[in-house]
Amino acid sequence: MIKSKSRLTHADRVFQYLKSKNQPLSAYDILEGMRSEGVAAATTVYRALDKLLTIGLVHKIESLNAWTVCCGSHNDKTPVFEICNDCGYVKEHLDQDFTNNINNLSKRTGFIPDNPVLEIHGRCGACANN
Amino acid sequence: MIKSKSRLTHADRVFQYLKSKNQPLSAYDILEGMRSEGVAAATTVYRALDKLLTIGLVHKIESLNAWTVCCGSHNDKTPVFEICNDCGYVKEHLDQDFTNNINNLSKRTGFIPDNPVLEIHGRCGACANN
DNA sequence: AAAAAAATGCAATGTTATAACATTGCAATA
DNA sequence: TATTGCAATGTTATAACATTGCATTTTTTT
Repeated sequence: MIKSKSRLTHADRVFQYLKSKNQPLSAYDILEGMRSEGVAAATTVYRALDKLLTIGLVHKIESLNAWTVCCGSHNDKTPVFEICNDCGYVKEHLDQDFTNNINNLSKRTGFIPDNPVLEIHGRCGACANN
Repeated sequence: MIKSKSRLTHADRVFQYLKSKNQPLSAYDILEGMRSEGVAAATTVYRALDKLLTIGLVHKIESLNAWTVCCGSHNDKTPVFEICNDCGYVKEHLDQDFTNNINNLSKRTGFIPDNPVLEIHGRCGACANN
């Protein structure tokens, strides 16, 4: 899964689980959902998420305290999340304009960006037309 | 302070305190710092912050779980924060380009933005040149 | 097989945030 | 003056999110 390893770790399982749910989950949601798969402690979940984050397979949605699988390869574009306050819909976009703006701001201010957190709360199309 | 009111509330005091510190503080930092001023419980701090947030006098930095005073009037521009991972420096910018990006994305996707969270972590100029 | 490294469990604790309910002070009105 | 209403505050408990330290087990390497 993550590497060519013989053994499946909880990091692998957490990734699969998160992917299967199609929505951001809190670490404790993951813990509850995976007890039957032998994940027993919050620590284990956080360690797994930490690894997946480092590898780039998941993102943390800071404003939700929740975790979600990465949509794919970023190709130097920064991820932007749309988050519907009504239905919980969350969509990751890779947007060149935002990426450019971060770099422009950096040129102006001398601040070297490293990890942008771009999370737009609002209402998704469906909910806006309810 | 907040309104033409006779009486000073904890919301007023929290705002003054936060302003005097020139950096984002957690709710519990505020609580500790303000015990001598008669603020006794986390609840009180959160209630004060909630009011200040509603009025628009403070922002919450989601990726820090911390609170900071607003830099001034936004004039429909969305705030963007630069956050130095080394020294804790946090700077609010009002950037038209980011605001435009959000609106452009909205036009493409049908998502109606409401509360954008734009927090760029990295290294400030000073720390980058350390 | 032995040693080393990696993964996991577990309990305790720390941190952030809210819920539920009681009390106080002040202003408006009766 | 007495009553009422309301916003602010206090108090207590708990929920939700996250980390630490140490012991144990599993896997990999030698």
